[in-house]
Amino acid sequence: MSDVITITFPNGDQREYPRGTTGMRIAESISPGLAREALGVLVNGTIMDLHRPIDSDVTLKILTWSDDEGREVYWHSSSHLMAHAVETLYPGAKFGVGPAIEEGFYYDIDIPHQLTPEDLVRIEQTMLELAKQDMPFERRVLSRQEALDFWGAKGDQYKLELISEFPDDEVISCYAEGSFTDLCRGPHLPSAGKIKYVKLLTVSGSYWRGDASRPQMQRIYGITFPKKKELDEYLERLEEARKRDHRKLGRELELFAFHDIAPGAPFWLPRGMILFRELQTMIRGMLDTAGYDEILTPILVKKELWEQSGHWQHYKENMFLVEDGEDQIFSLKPMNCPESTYVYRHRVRSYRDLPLRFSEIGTNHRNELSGALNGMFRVRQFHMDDAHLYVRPDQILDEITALLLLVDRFYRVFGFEPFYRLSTRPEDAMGDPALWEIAERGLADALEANGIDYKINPGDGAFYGPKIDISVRDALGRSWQLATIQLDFQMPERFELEYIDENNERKRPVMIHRAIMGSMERFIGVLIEHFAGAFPTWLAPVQAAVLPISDQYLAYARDVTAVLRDAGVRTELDDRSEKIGYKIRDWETHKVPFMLVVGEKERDSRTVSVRRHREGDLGQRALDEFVVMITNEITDKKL
RNA sequence: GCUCACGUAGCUCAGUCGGUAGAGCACUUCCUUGGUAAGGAAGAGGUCACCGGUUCAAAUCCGGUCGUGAGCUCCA
Repeated sequence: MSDVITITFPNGDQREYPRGTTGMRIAESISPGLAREALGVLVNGTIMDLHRPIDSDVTLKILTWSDDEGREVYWHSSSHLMAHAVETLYPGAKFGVGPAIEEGFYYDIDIPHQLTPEDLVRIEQTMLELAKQDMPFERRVLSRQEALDFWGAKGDQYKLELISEFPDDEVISCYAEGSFTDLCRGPHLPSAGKIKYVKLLTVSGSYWRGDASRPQMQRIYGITFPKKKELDEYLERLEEARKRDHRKLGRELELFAFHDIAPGAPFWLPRGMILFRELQTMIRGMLDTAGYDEILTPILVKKELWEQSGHWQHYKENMFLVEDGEDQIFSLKPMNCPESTYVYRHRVRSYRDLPLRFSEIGTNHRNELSGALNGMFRVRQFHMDDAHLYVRPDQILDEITALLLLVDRFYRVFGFEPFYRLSTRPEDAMGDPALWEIAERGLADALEANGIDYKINPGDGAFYGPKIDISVRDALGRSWQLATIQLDFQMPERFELEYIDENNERKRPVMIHRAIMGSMERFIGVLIEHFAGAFPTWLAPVQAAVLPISDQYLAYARDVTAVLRDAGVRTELDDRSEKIGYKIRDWETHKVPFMLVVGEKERDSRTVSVRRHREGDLGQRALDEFVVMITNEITDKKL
């Protein structure tokens, strides 16, 4: 056996190293800088410790902060460091799980003391003190018995439970960092000294293993960075997100309000209602050309409908029930689909009628857990831009393709980049697994036929069918799941839907459920945060504000306002006897796209001085010219 | 729903040791009539979320209810 191994790097380079070399030594051989930055290694696609010996020819990547896997190692080690600090401050602490997450890490801990924000600062300080000692993370392999003995002695029932559930062939490992030893698969940083900047964010309750019947632990969320600049940028981003919070902007811009008398249901204010209407107008226009027919079905329906659809068995706990006083139980509809089948069955359908596309902006009610409510993002009453397509099996591919294009076209108006996930059969699925297979294949085919990249979410489908979930990234890089396209072979069975084919035989149509915005409420919440309340002109509740310099020019200001309103521009006249600076400040804070300053010279030349939100003074324009400019911008839905 | 925190004027927030409330912005009126991010003065506005308890006395202490926020999914 040769004592030399060949390492292949991501760029294709190959180098030889002594057998048993480590990632750290390889990094050092490339450059001292890389060795300093190295956080771990990716060996044949598996993340490993920098100091694990490498015994065979492999492909290898040195992981740094710029790799997702590098940050994962970093944050995972940070969660151990935090646990170490917690154990130092609260001896006898017991620990659940402590993984790295997309941004940062958390650890679930069980201590009798209820942690406060001040405690988090102390834990942060202790972490930094421990990190300064730069203790190595040392990996050790344990027998099952050794592991059980060690955590048994600590009385940590959580770790014991995890150990007892490991499969027989699992290699049980732990990492020791100074006096603190944690059960862990790894990998970890070579030592804690790389952790330089720490911010513990929140502490909150979390059930052991996500199960409300099990003990509740305290979960500390935190994030760490190797450089101050990165911590600062992160905190800035948090601050920016806080500024964009749609609940705050919704109040400040007078878009909507919530009141205690209707928890989870928004009161739409006049300006918010504009957003609601503009979005509906836009989607209706697109659906008209796409061959949809709009319908509206009852909100209050008897429970028998849900028994037939299967929702009574699968969804009852989320439905609001209403008694009519005559022994009938009704429910506020949590979704529109079963009732759309009544429209389908309104008359006998021919194969020539299909596809039928019924759209409905339905008002839905879902009894969400009170603790789950969250501004516009999770409400109990909402409007879905819903549609149900009834198609022949041979039309599925074309219809899904048309939907994917429609969704893409809709999102691009807002500057959103969509990305896709296929969700497959869940455990509580209804119906024949063979049908599920066909449906899942159908959706995958449509995605692939359109050259769309997608990920699979196993088991995340609806109980009646698989779905394509479409998400977008917003201006801050956060992702939101909005659209959904669901194939359904179950409901046509349950409601015995039929069409007559060309041989005069009865056939069963396939149903496609789809929403583009999802919930209008949630979509508007996302838009508010995406645009930080500064909507493109076509969406802005107030598109132009006319600001006379003084009361002397009110007549001309009224004239300008009337001209703009006649042109269909949402215009407000600010006739308060305030100085121009005051009015500008006020309309700037309301993020109105255009402010039109009018005084003596504008009146005399029939012009307006145009000031654009955030851009400032654009100078004088002829009134007619400005009307053309703004109406073009509105028509084009310019971003 | 559960854990923790919070709830004082339309908004953002003060309110000490328990002695029945205050600021700024917004609003109203008056003065000011101005050129690109806050002119001046006066005034009005509160059952301190709600219900109960302790107390001579509760925004304040205790209990409950309602509401809001963070989290409860990302597997040692």
